[in-house]
Amino acid sequence: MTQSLISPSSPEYLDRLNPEQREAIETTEGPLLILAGAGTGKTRVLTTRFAHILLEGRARPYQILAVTFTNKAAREMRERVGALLGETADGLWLGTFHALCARMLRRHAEYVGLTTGFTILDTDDQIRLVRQIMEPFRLDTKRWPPQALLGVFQRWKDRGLTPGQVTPAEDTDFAGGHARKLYAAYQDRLKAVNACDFGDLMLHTLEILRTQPDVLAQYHRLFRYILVDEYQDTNTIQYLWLRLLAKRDHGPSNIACVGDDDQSIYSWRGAEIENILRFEKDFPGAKVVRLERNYRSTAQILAAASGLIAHNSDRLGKTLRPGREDAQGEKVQIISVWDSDEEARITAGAIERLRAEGHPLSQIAILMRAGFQTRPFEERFLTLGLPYRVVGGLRFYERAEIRDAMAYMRVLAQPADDLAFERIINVPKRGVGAAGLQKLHHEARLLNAPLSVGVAHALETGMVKGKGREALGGLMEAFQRARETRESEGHVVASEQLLEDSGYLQMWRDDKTPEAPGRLDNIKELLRAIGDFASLEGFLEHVALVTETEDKASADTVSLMTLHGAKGLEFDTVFLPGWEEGVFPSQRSLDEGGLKSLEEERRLAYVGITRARKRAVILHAARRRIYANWQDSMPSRFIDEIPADTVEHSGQAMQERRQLAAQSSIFASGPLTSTRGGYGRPAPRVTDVVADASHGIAIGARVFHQKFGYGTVLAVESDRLHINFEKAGEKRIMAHFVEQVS
DNA sequence: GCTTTTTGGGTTTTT
DNA sequence: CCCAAAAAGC
Repeated sequence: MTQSLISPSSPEYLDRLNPEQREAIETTEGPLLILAGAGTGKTRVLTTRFAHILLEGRARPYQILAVTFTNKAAREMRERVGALLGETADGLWLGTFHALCARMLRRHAEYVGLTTGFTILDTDDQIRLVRQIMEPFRLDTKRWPPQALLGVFQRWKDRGLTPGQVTPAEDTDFAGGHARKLYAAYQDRLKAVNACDFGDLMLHTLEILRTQPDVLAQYHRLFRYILVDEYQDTNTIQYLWLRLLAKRDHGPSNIACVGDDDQSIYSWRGAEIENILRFEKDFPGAKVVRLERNYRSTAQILAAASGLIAHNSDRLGKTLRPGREDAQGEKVQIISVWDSDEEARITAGAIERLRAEGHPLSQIAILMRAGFQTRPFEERFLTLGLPYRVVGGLRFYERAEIRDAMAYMRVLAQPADDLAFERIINVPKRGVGAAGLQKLHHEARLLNAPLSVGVAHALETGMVKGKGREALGGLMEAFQRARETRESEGHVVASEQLLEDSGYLQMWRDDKTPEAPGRLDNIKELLRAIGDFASLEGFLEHVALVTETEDKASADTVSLMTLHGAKGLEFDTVFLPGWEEGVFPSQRSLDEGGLKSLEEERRLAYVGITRARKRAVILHAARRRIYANWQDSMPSRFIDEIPADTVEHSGQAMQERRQLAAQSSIFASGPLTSTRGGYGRPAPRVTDVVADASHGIAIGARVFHQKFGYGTVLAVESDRLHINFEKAGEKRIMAHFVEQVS
């Protein structure tokens, strides 16, 4: 990439772009949809477009609204735009939907009953709050878990619905039809404590833009151009927000959205693929530019991925073409293995061989459907001493000790932050339990003051006695001293002092569990990070909006991550394990969302394959351990959907499996003879088996199992039997593992 | 109020 | 199987 400042008259930054990319950049006026397939230079187009608008003098930096989904994408765009312009651009409206909304909301908070210093709650706070509002309703928290209720609220918020806008018909049967009332109560409570949850950042901002024409007009004047990344992942409220800002009474909407309908994988989080599918209707006269030249992957990989995604029906239609003229590349390997342990063994072995050939480990990734699938790989890598890292596992700011420490900071910055105060009032133990807390809450409510004031009052009036009195007094003093220190020596010193004086650090020093030292390190890291910010408020805002910490220097390690986590990344070699029916596509997905979900799973598979630059290896196991017992599994339908001429099969397991299957009655009726490329088409699909339930074993039948002996069938779930064994107790067994006896 | 036992549930999770 | 959260016990 060119680093030097480019003069507008000779735009050499446009030189090495293909015609479609140029069109996407040079069409600055009017609505534009850029359909950018995987690896077609999307980020480059977006950032160059941003710079192009500035360099042509069409707008000042702050007049462009640029929206991304992740902080990472925002950071990257900021850096690359800065590089193109040869300067660091400040004051940009460039960020995630939530960060941009937070910025707007702080300016106009009073319109929705908040003050500019409102706190942004984390998920722990939200759950605690939901639990509080549920209490008077006396609901069974087993049947209606607070998390689930919060999920209902969130889905409403994703659709831009305030409590008043949720129609009675919308009110699900959740919580006995009380969900709407609970939602209203939750929102009231948030306002009462001057707080916002994540969804509120958007909901409140949308509300302000909807109801305050002058505010909206102000932003209309400000933003001349709007750029949106990952448009296929926008949900309804984000769409409404964008449309409000883009549509104006006079003049065209200079909104450019970049996205790929084939990479929409977040519908379960409220993303509406419809948003991208109907863009041209929403913005009449919109121009559509397709970026189809892929510069990332080999022709074989592209053909495999394209063939797979062609099985989806709801598509805008795009064909990835190889942008590079070099080698055709290797075929996509499909390896059949016996079980999940062999899968890990073979993968690790292949990686060791690649490593010996000089392949950097940092260019290898193992991408799976679900987080727990990393386990066998980790075990194998540990025994081999192969360096790896699990990406996106437990995140820094979600660790308990970090949230605790953050709560201390929040109270320091904002004594009225009751939820934060509540979190740490008894951490470390200060003898305040549920009952004591109740009393203190009551006291605060009588004074119509925050909880911390209630505590101070309770201490003065002698309400609290004994040990608790001493401990709580110490806590209040620690906060008092920290506030003084903050005045005199700044927020960094004050923060550390607070954690020390409150006894929080000592609590972990006294903790003898093996995790304690690591936790102390994390807290140290947190204190270090505070120093990067000019104020405590700035730090808190950052943490509230950013969940991950910046990637540390990328060591030479294999990356293990979920397919979702891999979106936007690329590697030379990609391993895709667990391509089995029920695992991928995930059974639960299929059960809940039917065909739509299947298509989303297929897009996920497409995302997985297109991460690979040179080599993609798909694996599937004949049986997999699920919780306690082994379960047989069939190859994923996606394997069959990849064009046969782009793949290469190997592995013994399927052959053995076929022999085994031939012996057992359940598979006997299946077409086991047809072969394709030396690879036997496996036994019929699980769904086929379900359809005919050919084992013919009924409830109450007496059966014999090689290992567990004799038992009685309690329940039949298609091909799985729930059996009460005389010696071994109750087990779930695949029907073909037992034989019926009389 | 705190610790232990039981039970129940178990995808994906950019913000 | 393995973890988290609720219920029971001290």
